[in-house]
Amino acid sequence: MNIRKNEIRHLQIIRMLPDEENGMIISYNIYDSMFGKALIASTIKGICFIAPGNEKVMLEELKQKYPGAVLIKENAPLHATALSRMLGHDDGDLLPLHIKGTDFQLKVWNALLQIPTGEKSTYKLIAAHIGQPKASRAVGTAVGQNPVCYLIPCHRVVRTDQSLGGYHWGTDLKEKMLKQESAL
DNA sequence: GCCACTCGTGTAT
DNA sequence: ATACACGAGTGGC
Repeated sequence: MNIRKNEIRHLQIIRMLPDEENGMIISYNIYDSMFGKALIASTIKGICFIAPGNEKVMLEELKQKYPGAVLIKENAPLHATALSRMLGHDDGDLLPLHIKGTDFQLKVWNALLQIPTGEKSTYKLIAAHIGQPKASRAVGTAVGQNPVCYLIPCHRVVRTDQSLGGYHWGTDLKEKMLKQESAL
């Protein structure tokens, strides 16, 4: 494996402005990842959504996340870049993530990008890191709203007592991801 | 294991 | 604008 510790530094979150979504074209398709099928979606500016699992279910989630956008099933160069990154090949390119979220959510998701591969953090530590030490519960909710599975490594956040905590796409998958990363 | 506390967010008022 | 219910949590008992 050639995943490097600093791979995550090559991800850049670009905030989608409130009115930007309406009429925006989102290209999406289904790909094979190391954890099975995954839906990868992008705008012209960056990756806006990645989720594993059943195509219909994930497409519904995509629609719900960006209700004002126009969805087109087609390949896009960014999809290949994202998939490559997921498989552990860091070409050094900056991969833009173009996503919608509140101030709080963006803070949390940016914090997740700083957790190195193979390491873990906790909801409480994330809360402290963004300057709201009592908001660990709210952090949990925000982490669960992560629109970009794996590349924004929400699977690396566990409870303070080191128990697994929840996972939007199933705790089994969370466990698999952590196990694989700890073995690198 | 149960419970109070916590706080951002969505939905309803 | 205001009220309320709900979570991928935490700490005390």
